[in-house]
Amino acid sequence: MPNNHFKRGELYSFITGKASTAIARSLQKRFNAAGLNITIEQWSVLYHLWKQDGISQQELCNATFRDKPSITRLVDNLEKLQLVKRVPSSSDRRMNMVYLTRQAQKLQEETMNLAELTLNEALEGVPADRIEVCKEVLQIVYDNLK
Amino acid sequence: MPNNHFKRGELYSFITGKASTAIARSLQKRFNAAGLNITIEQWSVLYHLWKQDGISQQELCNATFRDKPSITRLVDNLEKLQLVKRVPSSSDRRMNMVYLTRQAQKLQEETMNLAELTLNEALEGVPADRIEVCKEVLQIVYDNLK
DNA sequence: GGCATATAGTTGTTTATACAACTATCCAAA
DNA sequence: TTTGGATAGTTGTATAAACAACTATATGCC
Repeated sequence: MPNNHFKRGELYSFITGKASTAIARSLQKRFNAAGLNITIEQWSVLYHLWKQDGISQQELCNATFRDKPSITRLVDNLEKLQLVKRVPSSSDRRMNMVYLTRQAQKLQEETMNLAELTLNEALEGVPADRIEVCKEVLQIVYDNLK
Repeated sequence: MPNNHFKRGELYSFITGKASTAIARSLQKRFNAAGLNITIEQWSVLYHLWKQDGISQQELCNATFRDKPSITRLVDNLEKLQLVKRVPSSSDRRMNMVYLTRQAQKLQEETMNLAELTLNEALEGVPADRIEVCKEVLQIVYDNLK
């Protein structure tokens, strides 16, 4: 017996991700307002490079949940913006290792603060334990489908 | 005192909406596997027309949380697929009312079943009360930012 | 009635995503 | 050592989103 049978009329927001769309748009506006000339998608790549610099494009695919062509083009655009640099791997000539530039390192502090600000605004009025439940449910959804 | 201060390293999934991306991709695959030649975005427009047929493009913007150019092009593509028809409003010549075709009406049952199936798979193992909390939190996020 | 302003929709441009097809390289088994 | 399959990355094409600029129509105010 499915314990989670979805009543019709309630599934729309779950599927279309209105909440995360709202968060991403809001953060993009903050980036623009701060004069930061990057997209949320570009930021999401930088995000993982800030955690670990010099990883391969394939590792960026896994980390950002994007396919290879998407990462190819995001890295293309980040390179044009001089925020990352592709360095051919010496051990495996199929791979590019992607490195942050000095300029990208400087973006971390400010953009992470804006992200935190945006999330705090988004979650205004939501008790911490409910946020925790929400995060856990979304993690299970991801694990169930990925 | 912010009760929802976000620990760094936890914000990524919330912002990028990995869960809803996973749901949308999964549903798209089911559509493709069933030979249904529509995108999730097109489906999301049909979804609202199934609830109320013959609404304006502006109303579709509000319902689907998209801007006007996005709806213009989605309706363009849906018209090419002969799933909707623009009908100029008689009372206000600026407006187009968008109507489902017979063909689109026939899609409702099957696609809604696939959507329900996808969500049940996504939420497998999640108790109903936790789903409820998650939905409420996401609704608040949307309301806080929209 | 005439004009300013708001609203509905379209078009142009850039960026991003999905999928298929492709090249180059690696690796392992015959 | 050759060969066949797997892996890393790129390119082509279609769809979609965000933003700005635009046209056409409506509305409210003098």
